[in-house]
Amino acid sequence: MATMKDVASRSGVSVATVSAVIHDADWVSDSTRARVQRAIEATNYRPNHVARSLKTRRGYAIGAIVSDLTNPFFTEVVRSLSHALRQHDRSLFLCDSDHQFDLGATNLRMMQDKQVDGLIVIGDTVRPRLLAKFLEEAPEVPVIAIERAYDLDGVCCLLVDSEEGGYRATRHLIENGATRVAMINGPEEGAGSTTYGRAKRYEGYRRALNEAGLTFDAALVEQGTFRYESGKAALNRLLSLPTPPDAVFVANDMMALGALEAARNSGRNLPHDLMLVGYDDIPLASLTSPGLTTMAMPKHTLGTTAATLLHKQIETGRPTTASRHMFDATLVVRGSTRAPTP
Amino acid sequence: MATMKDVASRSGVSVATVSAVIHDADWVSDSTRARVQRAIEATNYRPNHVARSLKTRRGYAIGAIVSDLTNPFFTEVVRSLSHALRQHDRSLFLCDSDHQFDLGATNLRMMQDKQVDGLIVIGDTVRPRLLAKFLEEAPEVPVIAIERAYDLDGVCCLLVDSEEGGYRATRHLIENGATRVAMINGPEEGAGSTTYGRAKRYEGYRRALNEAGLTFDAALVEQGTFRYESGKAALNRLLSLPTPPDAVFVANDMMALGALEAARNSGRNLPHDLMLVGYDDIPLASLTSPGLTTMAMPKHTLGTTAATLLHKQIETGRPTTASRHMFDATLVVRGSTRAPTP
DNA sequence: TTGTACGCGTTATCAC
DNA sequence: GTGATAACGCGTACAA
Repeated sequence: MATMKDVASRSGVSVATVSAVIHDADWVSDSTRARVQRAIEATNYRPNHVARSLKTRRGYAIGAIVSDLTNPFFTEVVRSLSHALRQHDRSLFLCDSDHQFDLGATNLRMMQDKQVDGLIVIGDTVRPRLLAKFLEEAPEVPVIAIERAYDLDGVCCLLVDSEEGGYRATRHLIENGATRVAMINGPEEGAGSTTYGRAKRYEGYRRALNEAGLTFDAALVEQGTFRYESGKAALNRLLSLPTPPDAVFVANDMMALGALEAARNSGRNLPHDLMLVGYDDIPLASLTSPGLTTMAMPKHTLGTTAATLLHKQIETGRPTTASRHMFDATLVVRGSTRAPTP
Repeated sequence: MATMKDVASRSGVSVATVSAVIHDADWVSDSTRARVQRAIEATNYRPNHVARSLKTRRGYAIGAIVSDLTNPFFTEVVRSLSHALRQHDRSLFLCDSDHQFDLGATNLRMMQDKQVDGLIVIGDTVRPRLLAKFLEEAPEVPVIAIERAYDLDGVCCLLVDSEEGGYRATRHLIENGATRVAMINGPEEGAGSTTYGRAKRYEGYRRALNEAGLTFDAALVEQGTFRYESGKAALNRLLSLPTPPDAVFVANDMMALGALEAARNSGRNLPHDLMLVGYDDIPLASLTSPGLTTMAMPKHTLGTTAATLLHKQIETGRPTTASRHMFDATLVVRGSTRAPTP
């Protein structure tokens, strides 16, 4: 592997000049610049990123810790992230923490050791106190959180307005004639429980009921685990109520798909006998029949924004205060709430 | 941030001794070792991985290029990989190449620049010629491919015996009474086409037909794109044949789920009117009703083995010859081929 | 059993 | 415009 020295001697200049050429310094004469360029190509020289990092104290990589990569929402965020980072010529260190809080510490340390220039925390694995420690120990490194609201100076949270999302989802059901709207909520503890949207969706649901003058019935609120089976079970319970609901707002798509299955098994005809709205818009939501009406999370935007924001903060330095960016979920209407127009 | 020098002066020894303590050299006296340890803790010293890398020419990270992270099969492989690597104290550089062949070059170069200690190529994005160039330019770096058969010296391919898998899937259908077994195959070009299993599954299908004395009917073989919609469409075509099949072997689960949907829509009752076997065993396959019988890919094993193998090769040096490790897909029987026992 | 000194490939600061 | 040269933090002969 050719080094800068090789290029230098080959083109009869000093390493300083070669470095200058590489970094487009403005003071190099055109003739030497050309000579150096030629030498670079001839030797097939590539700068040694490690040496550069040692000197500049930058890793030119960013780290991402994701609580569960197999969650389709997260998968897409990571994918967008990967592509956005490539544009900025940065690489991505990925850690899946598998909802195990104890792994958070290990993962954070790993990121620190690798001298990442920025950190992205996706989901709910990393405990606030741990992150606070990271902020303290790596005061230069900007941190962005996705779908988790940290109240820590320096952390920038990318959130989706799930109160509004829950509201819109529920209102959509009411506008389509539902009068007894149930909700299958996310878990109050365990995996996914500390996610930003978890509590908010419920709040939006309540607001929509209120606004429409529908009385809230606690029996209509079920709690699931964000997983398929729990949605199926929850809907079965709802359907066996003395007065079952005529519509259900489900806090995420995986549970909604489970609910869809349960509805089918019960012989219900969607959307006539029962309407269903999910949350996330995972790829599969458009593929079932009927298709699943859902609140689409701006997955691509989240990934891309995280990359851009991080890039900016790496240049300008980490902000000293906490901040939040709110994004909207958009209603995607499919067959589970509205019959296809003929 | 404390450096080795700090630790050295604080404990009244030289940096060499500190280094020795860190690397568990056997010649350090217990007393000095203890003293150094204390100093390490007191100063909260952490070795600088970048400096170490510069010296040792190792990055202590491995790179993975995945052709499509949103493919549930790949997602799980990557997840297993991430966890296995943590055990080995290595970190993971991840690139999604999104089925774009041109990105392969960029990604490979990125990995090279980061001085990864090993490379894992998952899926079919990286062209053989490109990989050959990498092998040449980075002669130390072991390379492992998952589900793609490269015939390049030094590359170790982790494959699943899909001929056998296709055979077993088809035989399972025949054993359950099918006499007219169709197949929905993967694409012959484009995304996923150069995957190892693509052609093999078809071969296994043919072998099983042969062995059972069933005559092959070209009209019963459809070609899909590995995606949901294509499976749905393909099954619809099959069902509208003059003599439709009574069972279908589908080359992956996503298409099989599409086929399942089409079967339902046509009013077919599975498994009585029609049997279906998929391939991969993605999480969703167990969740539909009826559940999807499928050939389970050893996703976890693939990820873990890749990590272990790489680890070993990093120690012993990259093998000089090409090699293949074959794994088995296992039949998972669900409702789409066998009625639940009461 | 321990310390000294050099080099890894860059970047950055000067002096020319 | 250009070239020496000193860091960056660590590993490791080699000397003691």
